[in-house]
Amino acid sequence: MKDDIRSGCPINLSLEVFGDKWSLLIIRDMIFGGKRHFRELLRSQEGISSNILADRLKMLVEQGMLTKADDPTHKQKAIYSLTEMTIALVPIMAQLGAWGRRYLPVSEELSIRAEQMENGGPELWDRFMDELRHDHLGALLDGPPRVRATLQAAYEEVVARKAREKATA
Amino acid sequence: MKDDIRSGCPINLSLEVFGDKWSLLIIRDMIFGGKRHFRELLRSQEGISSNILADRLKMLVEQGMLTKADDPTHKQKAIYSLTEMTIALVPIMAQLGAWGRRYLPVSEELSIRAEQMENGGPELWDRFMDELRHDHLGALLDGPPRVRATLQAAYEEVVARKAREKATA
DNA sequence: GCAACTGCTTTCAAAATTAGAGCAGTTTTT
DNA sequence: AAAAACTGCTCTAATTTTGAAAGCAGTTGC
Repeated sequence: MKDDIRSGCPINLSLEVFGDKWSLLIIRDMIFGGKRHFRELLRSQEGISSNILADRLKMLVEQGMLTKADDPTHKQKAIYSLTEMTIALVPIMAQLGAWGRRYLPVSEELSIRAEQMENGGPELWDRFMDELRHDHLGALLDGPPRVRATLQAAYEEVVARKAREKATA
Repeated sequence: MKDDIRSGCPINLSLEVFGDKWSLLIIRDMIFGGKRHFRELLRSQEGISSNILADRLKMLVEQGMLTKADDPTHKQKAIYSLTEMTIALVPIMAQLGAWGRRYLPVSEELSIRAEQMENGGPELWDRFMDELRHDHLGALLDGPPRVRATLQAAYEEVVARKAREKATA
């Protein structure tokens, strides 16, 4: 695609890596949704097309944001993993979520994770990053993991409650 | 352009507001470069086209990220101002800069500001945000401002040093 | 043996981006 | 007072990117 760098400004360079409409959503789904396979990532809330997903995954791998490996359980499956670079985006994701929650018309169920990340603060982010290092880089983990599981449970609770409310409405 | 929201996820909504290749650079130039006029913003490091700049400014104003007013000193000049929403991006800018500095091939002179923001930490960010509220929203300021002036001075010092180094090389 | 699933690729239309010239005025310089 | 420079854009036309949908060569599970 394009390799020409527009400027050496750190903000610009960051945007050149993930400053499009999809890259950060893919990374979000990997971080918060635990998605590792192409077809899982294809089922995003926002409905990414398969050609765009393929293209972005390729670029993210080229840029060192992800790695790709064969899935030992299935000859056709590929597993995508986060790298340290992408795990380091967790605080930015948290702040982005907090900002969106404050200023934009977010939906309750899709923002509960952001709320928990905001409440948990840097301490939670660090634990979460360690957990991701464990899951994606094979790093050792001291202490129980399951930050993601907790976030996921909070999300599902909201969805369940909303379903109940709808049923009684 | 497009008003259709892809999802109520806070990260997605944030990206729909400034997740393109230019919006955040315009905001960066206003925050860190003190730029307020169209033609100032046109002279970005990255060389934005005038039609794109016009389009983005219009969208940012529509979304409440900027306001536009007549410049009393010149009948043809418009002044763009940050809003609280955009000033609240300062911590995200700082983190984005820190991330880029850590993982991407930044240039020294264009990353000195990011370095200072990183060293200054949240306390500096808060002072900077107050200063921006003063300059853009007319808020009162207690204590001396000039975070931006300090960042700018650091930048110019690097540029000057590099010019000297080049001269003696 | 067959349906469902795998990670993509292909096709073609639509939308966004780009460089550059230009414009109707305003202000500054000479 | 005339000329030059500057104001915030707009217009045009070529190029690039995006998008929806269908399809494909396998692999796997039943």
